Amino acid sequence: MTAPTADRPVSHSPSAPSVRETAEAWESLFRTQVTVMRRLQTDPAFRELGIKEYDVLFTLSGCPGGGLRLNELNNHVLLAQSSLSRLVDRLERKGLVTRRAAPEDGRGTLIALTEAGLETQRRIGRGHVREIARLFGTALDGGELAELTRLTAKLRQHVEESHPL
Amino acid sequence: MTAPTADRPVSHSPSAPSVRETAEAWESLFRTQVTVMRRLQTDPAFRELGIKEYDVLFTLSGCPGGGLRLNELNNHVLLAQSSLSRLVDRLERKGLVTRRAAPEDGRGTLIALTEAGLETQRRIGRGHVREIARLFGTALDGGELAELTRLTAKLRQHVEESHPL
DNA sequence: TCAGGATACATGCATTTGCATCTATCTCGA
DNA sequence: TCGAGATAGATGCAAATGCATGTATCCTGA
Repeated sequence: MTAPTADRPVSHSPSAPSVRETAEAWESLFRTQVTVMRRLQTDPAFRELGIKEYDVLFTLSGCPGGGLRLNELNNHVLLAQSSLSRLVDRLERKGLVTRRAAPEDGRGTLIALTEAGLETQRRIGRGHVREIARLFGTALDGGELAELTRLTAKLRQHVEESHPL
Repeated sequence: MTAPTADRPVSHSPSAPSVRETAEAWESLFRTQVTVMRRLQTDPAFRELGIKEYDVLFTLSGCPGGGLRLNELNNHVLLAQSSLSRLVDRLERKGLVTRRAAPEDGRGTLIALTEAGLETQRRIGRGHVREIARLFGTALDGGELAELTRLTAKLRQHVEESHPL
C-alpha cells in the first residue's frame, strides 16, 4: 500500500512514530483485513445474501430504535452513497428492511429492519461468528485479542474525530 | 459484522479467548479499515488511478525480480480472479505493467511493472504515505503502532497458514 | 504413456458500483 | 420573508465486478 520514503530514523520509543512506521502499520492492518475477509466471503451462508448486504443488516440490528438514516449507514460501509441507496433497494425488495421518511428532516430516509430482516441477520450471524472464531483459532491469546480491539478502536475513534468526511 | 451469541463468560485472561471476544476484535479491525480506507480513497491522487490499481502496482513493486503470477497477486487483493485479470488488462493498456508467459508453467502469466509503472507507483506512493501519516496523526504512539503491526501480522500469518484458500 | 482430473487464466454476460446530476428539503443571513 | 447555498437521497449511464464457463496446460496413477 505504501512506498519507502526518506524519513527520520525509525524509533521504537513510545513517542511520535515515523511516517514509515505508520505506513507499515496501515499496510499490515489492511492486508490482514483482506486475508480474513477473503476467507469469510467464501462461507456458503453468503450465497443467500452478500456479505455487504449482511453487514447492513448487522449495523441496523445494533440500533433497534427507529433505524438509521441512509447517510449514517453510509459511514459504516465502504460504498458510494448511490451504491448504498441501491443496496437498500435490494434489501427492501427482499422484505428485509423498510424505508420511511425521516421524522425531523424531510430530505432524509430512515432505514429499519423488518422482522424478517432481523431474523435473517441473526440466523446468518450465528454461523458467521463461529466462522470468525474458527479462522482466528489460537492465533492470538485473550490479552492480545483485547489489545488488538483496543488499538483499532482507538485509531478509528481518532480518525473519525479529527478527519470527518 | 457479527451478532451476539450464547457463549462462555468473557475472559480477559491470556488464555483461549471467547467467540464473542474474537468477533469483537474482527469487528473493530474491520470498521477501522473501512474508516481509514474511506478517507484515503478521497485523495485526489486516486483520480488518476484507482486505489485498487495502485495497490497492484505497489504489490508488484515489492518483487522487482520477474514480477508475480496472477494467482499470487490475487492473494493480496480482495477481488475475484476474473476481476483481477481485467484490472491487469487496464494497467497493461495504460502501459504500467506487462504480461508474459510464466517460464516454468505454460498456464501461468507473469505480471511485471514497466518503468512507467514503477515511476507511477513511486510518485503516487510518496503522497499516499504522507496522507496515511496525516490521518493517523498522534492517535497511537510508537509503541502502540508497533504492537498493532505485530498483532495484525501474527493474525494474518496464522490465518494464511492454517486456512489456505 | 496416456486418460482423467486439477489448475491457471481468459471471456461472455448479468449484476453491482461509482460518477455526475437531478429533485426536494433545509439553513442562514440580509 | 426570501433567496442563495448546502445537504439528503434518487437516478441515468458507463465502468467494474463476479459467476459460470471455456481453453490450454499440468499432474498423477494405472
